[in-house]
This record gives sequence, structure tokens and C-alpha cells, in this order.
Amino acid sequence: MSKNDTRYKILIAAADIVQTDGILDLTLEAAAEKAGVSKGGLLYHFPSKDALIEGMVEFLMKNYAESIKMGAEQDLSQTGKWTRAFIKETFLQSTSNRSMDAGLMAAAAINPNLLKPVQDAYEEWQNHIEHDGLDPILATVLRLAVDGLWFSEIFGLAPLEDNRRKLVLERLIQLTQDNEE
Amino acid sequence: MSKNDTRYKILIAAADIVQTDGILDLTLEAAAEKAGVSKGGLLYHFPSKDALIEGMVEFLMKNYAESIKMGAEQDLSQTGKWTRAFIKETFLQSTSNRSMDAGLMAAAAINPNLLKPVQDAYEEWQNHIEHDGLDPILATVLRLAVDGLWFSEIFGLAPLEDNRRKLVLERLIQLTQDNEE
DNA sequence: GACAAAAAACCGTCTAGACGGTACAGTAAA
DNA sequence: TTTACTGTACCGTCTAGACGGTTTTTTGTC
Repeated sequence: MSKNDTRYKILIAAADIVQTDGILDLTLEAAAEKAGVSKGGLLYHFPSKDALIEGMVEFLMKNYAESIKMGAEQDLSQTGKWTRAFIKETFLQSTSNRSMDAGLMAAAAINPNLLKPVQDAYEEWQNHIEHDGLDPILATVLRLAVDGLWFSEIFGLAPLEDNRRKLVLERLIQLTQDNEE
Repeated sequence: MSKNDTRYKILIAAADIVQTDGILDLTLEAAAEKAGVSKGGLLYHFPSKDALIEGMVEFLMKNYAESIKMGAEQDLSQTGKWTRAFIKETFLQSTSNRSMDAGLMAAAAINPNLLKPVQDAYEEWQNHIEHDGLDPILATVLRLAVDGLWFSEIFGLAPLEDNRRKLVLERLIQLTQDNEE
């Protein structure tokens, strides 16, 4: 069992707890037990609870940020490529990878400072989106709609059923294609 | 001091704590002290912490739901009135009344079941918005954008600066006015 | 409208348990 | 010999909730 395997197992376990039982049930002991590691073992990898949350946030941001960048680079059309990448990747992530939410919520609850990396990433994306060859207000609306979808799924606030979700995605993409500045 | 006054004071105090110090600092004692009530007094009104959160959620939903309904009723144009009311009221609430966030976050953190009333209200609004005389996909996009704005402000994820925020609001409203089904 | 009884509103202390974190001795593998 | 743990014991602090007591308000009765 390599160092990274155990770390990974702990992060997944922690995300799982947040997701199913709520933030308040995320304790070091509970996370350790769920990961099949002793409390000492957990503290070996994450010397404090803040460090654990930090790890969760890092973990969630890593793939996400890279995917968006890659999506933008591979887009054949220059106009609106960042906005499209952001839309597509968020739609994808929020179906497949619910542990995203867990890290975010845990950080917000336990230590808002830990949200910094997410905030920084968003600033960058927002900047790209505003200078994407689209009408910046429209581009911003699209970005917000994507976040709204995520939000609605985190909190279960009238989340869209599958078909509608797909139609919304298509519409958002379409709106990036015929609204040049 | 009537029963309702004290209840109200406790709810405000609790929302205040969540808002300024974070969810984890919301304890019964802290809420009681801030409300100028003893812990026993607080427990008289809210027999458990869950009950307190429940009260917060109820409180936040009451005005919000009523405002949206009123906004829709007073709208001179039939087409898109619910969507417009939802947009306007959420923009307003999320500038003026941060206790929305507090209740929501507290519930999500402490006991996700307590989100039920919010979820129910959202189901209703989503239903209105989808049958508002607008293209339902567009209407849904607008709704999501509004939620996204709220979300971005709660977590500080590239929140819009004042002027852009205003322009986005105007654009959203405008989109409800020239997109009949 | 005086007054007692009852109910409602509220106080403040106490307790049992949980939690984050420390310390440390030991183990198994690389 | 270092890395990656296990396991246990422990400490200080915090907190939800219980509880018994006290004040204030309401209600019924004359």
C-alpha cells in the first residue's frame, strides 16, 4: 500500500461522510475508520483537520482545473472556447464526481480560508470567460447558469431531471456559438 | 416581551452568528447570549438545535416565498411574470438579506433533512417558471443563472462587481421579455 | 377589580459524552 | 534505516441537552 493510496482512501472516505451524513459528522476518527486506517495513521498523512480539508479541496480542484484548460485548448472554434469548456466540464463533473461538493462544503463550513484555491481558480475562469470573444454579459450569464445547476444539485433545490438537464446543456453551448461580440 | 419577539430575536442572533463567524460557531449558548436570553430560555423556544435550524429555515422561506408570489401577482405582463419575480427577488434578497444563506448553510451542515421546506418551495417555483409563457429551457437557464449568482456570493467564487451585477440583472429581465414561447 | 391558582416564559447550573490533538511505544515492509 | 503505519492512553475543551428553580403573564372566580 503506497503512501498515495492511503491518502486517496482517506480523502474519499472523508468526502463520503460529508456527502451522506453532513459536515458535522466529519470527524477525524470517523474518516479514519471509514478509510480503514487508524486515527494515528490519518494524522500521519493529515496532521490536522484543516490539513484534511485542504487535501480535499486540492483534490477536487486538480482534475477540474486541468480538464477545463484542456477543453479550451482542444476547442476548434476560438470564440467562446473557455465558456464552452467551463460549461461542459462542470456538467460532466457534477454528474460523475460528487466529491467535488463535499470538499467545497467542508471548507466553507470549517475554515473559509481553505476556499482560497477554489476562489482563485474561479477568478481566472471568470476572466477567461469575459474575454472569450462573446458578449461578456451573456458569457457571464452562461457561467452563472452552470454554477446554478451545480448549486441546485448540491442542495437538491429543484435539480433538473436528466432530459431537461441535457437540453439545458445544449442550449448553453448553442448560446456560445451564435453570440459573438 | 412577547413570545414571538424573543423567538425572533433568537433567530436573528443565530443567523448573525452563522453569517459572521461560520456555522461551526453556531452553538446554543452563543445564540442565546447574542439574543440576550439564557440558554434555558432558548431551549424553551427551540427544544433542540435541530428545532432552531428548522426555525431559521422557516423564517427565511416565509418572506422569500411571499415576496416572489407578490412580485408575480403585481407584474403587469402575464408572460414571464414568475421568472421575473424569481429573478428580481433573489437579486434583492441576496444583496440585502444575507440570512438566507445562513439558514441554508446551517441546515445543509447540521441536518440535510431540514432543507426539505426549501426544496419544496423550489419545486413549486421551478414549476411556475417552466409554465410561464416562455420557452421553458430558456426560463430554466435564467432561473439557474440567478441561483448561480447567489451561489457565487455565498462561497465567494468570482462574485460579480456591482456594475456587472446590475447589467446581468437587466439582461436576465430583458430575456424574459422578448422570448415568448 | 381584587386575588389566587395555573400556565407560560425564562434562568442558570450540571453532566455526560464527543472531539481535536498529543504522545509514544511498537511493527512491518522497502 | 527510513517510511508508513497501528494502537492505546490521555488531556483540555466544548457542547447539547436535562433539570430544578424562578419570575411573569394569563385565567377563572368572587
